[in-house]
Amino acid sequence: MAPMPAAMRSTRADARRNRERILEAARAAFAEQGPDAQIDDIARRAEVGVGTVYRHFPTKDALIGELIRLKLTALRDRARRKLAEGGDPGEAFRSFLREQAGVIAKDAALQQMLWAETKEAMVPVAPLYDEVNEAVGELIARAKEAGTIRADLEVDDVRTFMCGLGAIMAADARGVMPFDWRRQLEFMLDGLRAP
Amino acid sequence: MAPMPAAMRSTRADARRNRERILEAARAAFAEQGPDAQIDDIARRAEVGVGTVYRHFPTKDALIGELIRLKLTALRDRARRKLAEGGDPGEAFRSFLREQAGVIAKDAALQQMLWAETKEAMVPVAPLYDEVNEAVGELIARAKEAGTIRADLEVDDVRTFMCGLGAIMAADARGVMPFDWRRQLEFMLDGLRAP
Amino acid sequence: MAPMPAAMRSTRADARRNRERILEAARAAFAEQGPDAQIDDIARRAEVGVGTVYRHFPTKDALIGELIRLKLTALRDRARRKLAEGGDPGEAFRSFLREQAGVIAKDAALQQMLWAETKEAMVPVAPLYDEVNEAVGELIARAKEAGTIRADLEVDDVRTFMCGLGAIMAADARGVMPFDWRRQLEFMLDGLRAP
Amino acid sequence: MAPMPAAMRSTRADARRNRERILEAARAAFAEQGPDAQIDDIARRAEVGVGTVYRHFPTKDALIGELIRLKLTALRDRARRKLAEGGDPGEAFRSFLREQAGVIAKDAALQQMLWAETKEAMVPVAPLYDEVNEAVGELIARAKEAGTIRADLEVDDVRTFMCGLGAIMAADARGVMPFDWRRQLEFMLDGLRAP
DNA sequence: AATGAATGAGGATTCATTCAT
DNA sequence: CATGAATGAATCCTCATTCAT
Repeated sequence: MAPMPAAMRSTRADARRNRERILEAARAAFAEQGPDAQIDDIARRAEVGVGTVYRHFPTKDALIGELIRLKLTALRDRARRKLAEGGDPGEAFRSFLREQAGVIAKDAALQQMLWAETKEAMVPVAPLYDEVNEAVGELIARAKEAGTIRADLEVDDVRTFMCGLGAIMAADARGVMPFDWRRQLEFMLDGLRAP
Repeated sequence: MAPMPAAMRSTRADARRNRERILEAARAAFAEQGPDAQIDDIARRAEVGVGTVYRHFPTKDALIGELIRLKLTALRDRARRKLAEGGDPGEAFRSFLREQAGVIAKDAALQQMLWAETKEAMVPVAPLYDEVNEAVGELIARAKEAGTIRADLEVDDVRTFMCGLGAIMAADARGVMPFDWRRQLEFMLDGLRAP
Repeated sequence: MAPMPAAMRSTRADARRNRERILEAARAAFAEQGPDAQIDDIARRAEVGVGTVYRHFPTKDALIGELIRLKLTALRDRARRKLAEGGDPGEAFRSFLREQAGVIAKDAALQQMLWAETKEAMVPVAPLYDEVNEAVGELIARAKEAGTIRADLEVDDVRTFMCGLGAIMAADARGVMPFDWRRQLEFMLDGLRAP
Repeated sequence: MAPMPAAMRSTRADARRNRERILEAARAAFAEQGPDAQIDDIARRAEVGVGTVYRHFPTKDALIGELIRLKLTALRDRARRKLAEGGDPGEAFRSFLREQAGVIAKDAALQQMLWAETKEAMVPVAPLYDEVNEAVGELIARAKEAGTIRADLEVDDVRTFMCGLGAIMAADARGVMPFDWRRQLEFMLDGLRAP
């Protein structure tokens, strides 16, 4: 006796699935071709018409923005999870960075686009960013207290490092040169140890 | 029968000067607007017609390639100079990195374009790259011998790091976020110290 | 065996109400945005899905056509009413024009679309047009007989004038410039007086 | 001994000729298809690439604007000429309108686009408009003094009328209906006579 | 050699119309 | 019947590259 809702749900399920496919296709396209990936190509990969892409994301920038938003959300959640888990603070911080790096590596190009954007493009995700900073800041604070990382480390330094690491991964993924980001990460972690 | 050569010579001098202006304009344009800088804009900055740009560099990629070539040449020469100067090996390595970073910072966008290119774009500068590697490799080898940097460091690690550092500088220059690459560099140098 | 018809009847009532809402929404949309008004917008205004609009009117042109048909029908009826009312023929003609103008003014954009269409778009409303012409022609004929309007006036002249007046109203409505169509109408009526 | 200037002049002559061709093509295209005429079509008619159209006119609106500007300039000049010629003021006013109408008739669609634009599109031609108003206003003032046109006529009324007449011409040109704008003009002129 | 006008393929976006639910 | 998601042809505009002068 509730056919309407059922119909709606099924229609929306289709749409939702399309949305996912578009996001996935976009992720792949941007990963392969960088920020210049074309909407037409994304549509083709997602096996939908261009119009469908535009129905879900009014602009190419909006699409990119959503991908970034998802990334940041995952990042924030990972940091919070680490905080909740407790354990050795230094290890929590380090494993957070390692895990996070592993995730970024999957589509570094996107990560890089985060920094390629203009200041304005950041506005919509600013609040999310604050949350990320808060969580990561807490991870750092605890590690500092425990005396396992250098006292002068700040949240911004981590962010800065991730920016560089993303570029390294992207270059590696593009096959320009064989870059080993894991080594790079370990060098840095060594540099961040308390003296 | 002498005026002709004179004319030619002067013409060539003009051409050479144009070439320099174009390269300088391109450097500036890419630094400001990234890889999407337009040839028309570069021509305007150089106060030259587009045609002239194309006379000197058959393609946009060729122009970028030349800029990269110049960068790499400077890099190689700096490394060689450090080698020739002698002095404390660990300090030579570190000051080389610091100086090199300072230079890159001036037009990080270009540096970044180095890694944004495809594998093919690297072919023409490959031999130059080998020379860079050789010189930097020697700097590293000496520092290792002196026991002032970690034994597992390799040339590729330095290259990798510079790639990341360039991205950081570029993002900072673009004003997306305030990144402090100097801190980043010092963290890394600490990480590279012998344990 | 009665519920079925009842359901159908109610469905039809719903459909009829939808039809009205769509027509009204279309009228408003075209009035505000001219012929470029979008079907999606019309559907939104009518609080109906696009599909419903298309169920009632197979094409955008068909929708426009129906709006025009309604306008013409009203026009014809107004002319006939004036004829039936009798009274001073000159006054009948003049008040007909004034009333008609007042009505047009409400959605001049639509009126204008009447003339923006191609010859083919006129075909379906051609018979209606003949009826309009007949009624207006009779109004003119009577006024001529009474000697209160110039003898060389023809039905087409009135139609032509209304076309111009519609454009004036539309421009005024769009706010491009403050046009006073009432003055224009009176000037013309003066020009149509018998010498 | 001035080959350079000659070369420049000839190049510019080519460019100027292209500009003219584009304007002419645009005039024709807009006349036939209204404001929806496509830039690609205009380029094809002018036998140039799209890029050339955009080199001369950065936007479709800019192209339309230039066409309007040319029209208005001609209009202003015609009014001024009439003023300079002197003669019977009433006749000067009437012949001005008749001549102006004759010119408009050649591409009424363009004239109509003048009124289809938004308020903003008018900004660049506003000063020109003032000049037109001034000249036409003077024509009217003189005719009023001579007592050959009605005392309550204002510049805006003429403008308003021309708007309507343009629409009539455009509809006629499009072949929707056979409209006789000359008759319409004479009716109006009769209406504008002093009582 | 230099110039800058011309070219046109390519890319983002829109919107009338169709169709699965 | 209604819904609104999906479609893709159409359209504006950009920019690397060519070419006449």
